[in-house]
Amino acid sequence: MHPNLTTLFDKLSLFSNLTPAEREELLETSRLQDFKKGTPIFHHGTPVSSFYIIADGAVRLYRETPEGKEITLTIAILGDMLGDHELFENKPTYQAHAVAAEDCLLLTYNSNWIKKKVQEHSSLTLNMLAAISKKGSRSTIDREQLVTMKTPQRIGCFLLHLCDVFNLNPKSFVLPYSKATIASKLGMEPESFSRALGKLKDIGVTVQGNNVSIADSSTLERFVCRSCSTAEDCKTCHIYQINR
Amino acid sequence: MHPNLTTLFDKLSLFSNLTPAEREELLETSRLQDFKKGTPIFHHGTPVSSFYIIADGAVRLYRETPEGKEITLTIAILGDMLGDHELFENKPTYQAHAVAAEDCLLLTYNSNWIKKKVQEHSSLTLNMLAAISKKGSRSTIDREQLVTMKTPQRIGCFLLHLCDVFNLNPKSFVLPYSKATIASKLGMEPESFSRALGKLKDIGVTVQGNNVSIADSSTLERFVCRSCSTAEDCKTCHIYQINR
DNA sequence: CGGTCCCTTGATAAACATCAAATGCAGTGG
DNA sequence: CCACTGCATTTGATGTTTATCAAGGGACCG
Repeated sequence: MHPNLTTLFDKLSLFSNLTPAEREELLETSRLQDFKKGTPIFHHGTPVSSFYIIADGAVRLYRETPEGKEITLTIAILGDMLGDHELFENKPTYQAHAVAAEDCLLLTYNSNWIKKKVQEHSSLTLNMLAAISKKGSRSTIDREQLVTMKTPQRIGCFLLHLCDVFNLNPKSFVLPYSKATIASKLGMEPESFSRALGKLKDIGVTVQGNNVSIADSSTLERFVCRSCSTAEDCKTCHIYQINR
Repeated sequence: MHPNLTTLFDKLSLFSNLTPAEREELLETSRLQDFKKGTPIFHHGTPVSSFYIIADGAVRLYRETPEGKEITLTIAILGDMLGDHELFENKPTYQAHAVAAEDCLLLTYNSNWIKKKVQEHSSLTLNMLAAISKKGSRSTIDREQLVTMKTPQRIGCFLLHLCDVFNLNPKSFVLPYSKATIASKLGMEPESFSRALGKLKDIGVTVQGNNVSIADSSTLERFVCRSCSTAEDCKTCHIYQINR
């Protein structure tokens, strides 16, 4: 049932370009852990002990305001890390709740051990810096989109991104998470999400249940990416691309 | 005019806990550069050459959407880095515009040189990871606040944060940037900023020109932090604090 | 004194949250 | 197979918030 660890390692950019010895050491120390959908992985405020890398499935990270409103920070997927902020900013406790949004498979490590390895191995150092920096860039973009994009555009961007990341056929694919989860990730209410989907019909996006069909990706891109300042460097966006 | 480099280094967490030799090497390679208010430091799309650390003043980072809307990513101040994302994510060009929001003093380094040093020196490795991770956490919080907080609350949070960072007396201080700049940083229009300041009068925040007076910080905190999921771990917020 | 820049104020419209209720759908047990 | 229940989603009605457009101060500077 568990995939071959070696194959898995090849897919993780965090572990790319390691020396055989480094790779071997990490392979030996890796433990795989299963989490069923809905299971908590750690809680906000709990002492930090483990560092995780997602091998399969998805994890939702969220926090709660004193007023009781729940806010989804991100949905982490294959290759994403959990517990990295806490580890490198020396936080004694987890800074968010983590719950399996789908059935999950997680690589787990002792926090302090992985921190030591990052210090020791210079290739791992740069991989980790790239990974953490990328995470930060992503949340900067998310923040920006809340300011510049309207609800239907944010959904459109999410859908295009989805196809890109999971290598789905835009003409017909299935939403990997519940609509409420997606709405929360996009910082909107489920009602607004539902209504915004309606507005996307004009752009050629049909949704029935969890089945999505994007008639023409570039039409959707034209609608979405015109309001995004990163369009030129976004690998999901093809129409404004200048680099590559 | 330029402050003593040694004194400056003591204030930079990125350079803390270095061995005397490492510190010496960095000191020798540091160059100080002046930028007058309004001067561009680098442009979005320009090839990456330098890595900067702010020694004094403030730098506004922003991007533009294809539609022509300008979006402020952040205002960087003492100790903050510029060009780090580009460096560690191997971007060939700068990912944003950087312009001096106030008269600035910047430590500058060759990008590739600093990257090599981070690889070589394990103390610098962890400092850099902490710094970049913190930056990411900050933008996650900014994103969250766009969702959970109303305009006056975001301004209140900004003001409290300001007092904390610059060690200002809440009873009476001067805004370090123009109102338009602050509005943009907070993701709102100048008009909304102006109106929201009015609403803060009820909470005891008086603004005349650039002079701000917060009658009672804890009253303002009660108004602001109840909508923030990080209040418990936020060093600016005292009323919900559990850690320390 | 006229001009520019920055900010404020006013009026209006769009977008979104909220509250409430209806619908649909999956699983359960009769 | 069918009613029944619980949960997720949709739809409707309404109010709040904020962007937008337009015009009005007020300070500073030539």
